[in-house]
Amino acid sequence: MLSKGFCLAATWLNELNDAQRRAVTHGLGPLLIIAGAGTGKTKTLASRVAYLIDQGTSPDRIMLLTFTRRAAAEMISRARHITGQETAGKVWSGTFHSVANRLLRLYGRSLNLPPDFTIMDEGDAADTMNLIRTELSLGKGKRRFPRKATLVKIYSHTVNAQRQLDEVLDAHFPWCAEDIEGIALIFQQYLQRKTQNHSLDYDDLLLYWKTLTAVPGAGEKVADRFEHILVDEYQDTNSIQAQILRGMRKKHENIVVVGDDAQSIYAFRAATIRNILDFPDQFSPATVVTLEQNYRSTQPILAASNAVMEQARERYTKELWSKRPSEQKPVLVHCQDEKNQTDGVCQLILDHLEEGVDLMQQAVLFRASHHSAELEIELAKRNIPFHKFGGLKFIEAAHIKDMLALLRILENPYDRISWFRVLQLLEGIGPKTARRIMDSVGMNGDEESSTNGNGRGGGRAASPLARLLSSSPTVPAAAREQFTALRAALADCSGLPLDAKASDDDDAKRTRPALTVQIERIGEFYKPIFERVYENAAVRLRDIEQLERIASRYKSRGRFITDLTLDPPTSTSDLAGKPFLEEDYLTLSTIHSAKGCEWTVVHVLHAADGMIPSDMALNDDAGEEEERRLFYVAMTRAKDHLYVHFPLRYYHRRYSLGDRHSYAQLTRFIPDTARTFFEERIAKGDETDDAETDQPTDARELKDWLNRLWQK
DNA sequence: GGCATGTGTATTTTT
DNA sequence: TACACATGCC
Repeated sequence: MLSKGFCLAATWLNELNDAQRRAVTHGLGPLLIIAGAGTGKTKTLASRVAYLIDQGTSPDRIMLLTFTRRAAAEMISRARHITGQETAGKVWSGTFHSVANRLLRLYGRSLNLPPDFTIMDEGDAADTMNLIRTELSLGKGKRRFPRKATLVKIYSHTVNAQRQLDEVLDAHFPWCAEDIEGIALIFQQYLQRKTQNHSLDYDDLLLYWKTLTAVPGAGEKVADRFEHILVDEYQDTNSIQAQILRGMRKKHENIVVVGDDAQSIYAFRAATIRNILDFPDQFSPATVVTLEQNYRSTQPILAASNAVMEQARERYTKELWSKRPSEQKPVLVHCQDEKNQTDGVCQLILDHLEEGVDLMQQAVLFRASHHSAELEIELAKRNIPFHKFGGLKFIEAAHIKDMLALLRILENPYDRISWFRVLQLLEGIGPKTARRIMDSVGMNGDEESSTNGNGRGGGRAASPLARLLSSSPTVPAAAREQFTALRAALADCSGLPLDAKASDDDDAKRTRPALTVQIERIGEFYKPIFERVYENAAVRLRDIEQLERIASRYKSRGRFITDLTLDPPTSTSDLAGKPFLEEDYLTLSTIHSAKGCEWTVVHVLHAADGMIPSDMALNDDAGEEEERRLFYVAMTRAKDHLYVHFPLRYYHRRYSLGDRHSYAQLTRFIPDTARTFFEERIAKGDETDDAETDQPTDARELKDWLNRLWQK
């Protein structure tokens, strides 16, 4: 860029439409931008950041909160591009959770947080709950107690919605309502456990930030640090997040939030549409700007999307329009069954590829992560590279968790969940022995006294790690050899002395090897074990190499662990080879993860009632409404071509091996009134491809099948 | 007593 | 496929 300043500003401001420009050049005070799908929301927000910088705001006094880190990175890169200033990178940008983490590392002292806290992901939280559950011998009773993952969901929802447990159970987890006493007991202990472990869970990050804003002195300091706050996807924030913002904006109310009430799809996570609706009251006097011109989709795609939304119970605040005409209506593809759908999708993808639409410009969207299972296999068979977003995370794979647990012990020796996991890796050590070892190194005593204040008080006891290394607890014979190896590896990585008397002296002079060396050393210890424990060790080994590769970008171990927890890389299918290395790949994504994205060609799978809407979400009206918005989000991701696939027949292979099947209904979100906005097609079957998966299931089909054997 | 192994059963979406 | 629970082995 040649220069900055007004001239330049004028140029890029001219590229905005009126409403966008009004939003971007808004002065001081609160602003609510209602931005429909594809109306240039990212562009507007990025331009706003650029504008503020251009007007002289120091980038590090701007906070930009987005829904994913990916979105933050994109906006910052655009702002950087517009301003031509590298300093745009200094904007405090990221998710609520990652910004909370950053702030709490700086100001945690005023909340008595331990300086070395680690962050628990959902799995850690679940494991902790499970541990407490077994200790309390809950679930031993007649009935099945809620599973650990459910416990975490209940906990998180209760906290984030800031509602009473019984209300939450009745409303969202009615099948658990009977166990309320046990659940409450677990939650109570869970809180203590987190303190003892020096760890915060996702929800704590928000709660502590909220609390921080209310601490006299520190609260004002944190708030004053930022002149402007911008928030993306405001429709998907919860009430705690709204409180955080109010806490941050007590003095100057320079805040811009962007959202679309028609796209709120995170109520299950306690997001509330009230935030957007009440914004003008909570921050007044707020200016409201509405963006209605859609630049993304063709008019027929928008017309169909609008028709779907017209069925909604609530009226939304706007109607989108587009200047992009097209002859091509969205296509509703009727398929015989899932196999047929899979083949049809592959074929269409290849057709578009041939027409010159790169795979990067094509996406397949679905309601639930496992809906793409069959497609993934077929894509692999056909050598079509893809990358899947949503669903299982890399970090959730057991072997990655093992590696991370080893690192976390080093980072935070009080992290019991990690100790518990690591010790049980050793042959002959189960929960009981693991717990005994942890006791013997002083993990289960109440160590509050040793960490009072900022945790650096005099006379601090040696950490459990130092103790484990200085004196070897007895272990079962089978585990002895591996236990020695573990201690050696931990000693090497921490720089703490082995089999010596631990003292503050040793603590002071320890030298740690670099992170990459540590990971390598840990791997050395871990790999033989993991070959014993896991069947398909070879495939999993690649993940460990991947972990090593990611770590090589980091210097700080703590930073590495935190980033991995707050922004985990999405898992890639083992089947697809190495999509990262392919320059052109197809995107598979849950609809949730597709939020904010766009592609030239979009396929929506399983547009059948029970899939979309998911029948599990249909407990109440609100659930159905959210599913509708979800479908709307899926449709509005498409720029030029939208295919909605509807398999007519579903096989029930889940619990029985028979070939029973049932007929599905077209999703209720495409009633006849909306159907006229689609072109309807029958999927071309590819029957000759794979005779085995195409077995006849009744007399009529048997005849068809026989006929196909000789009539090509 | 405690650990390893086998069997039956499932509720979607994510920071 | 993973997880919770029951049974068998050291």
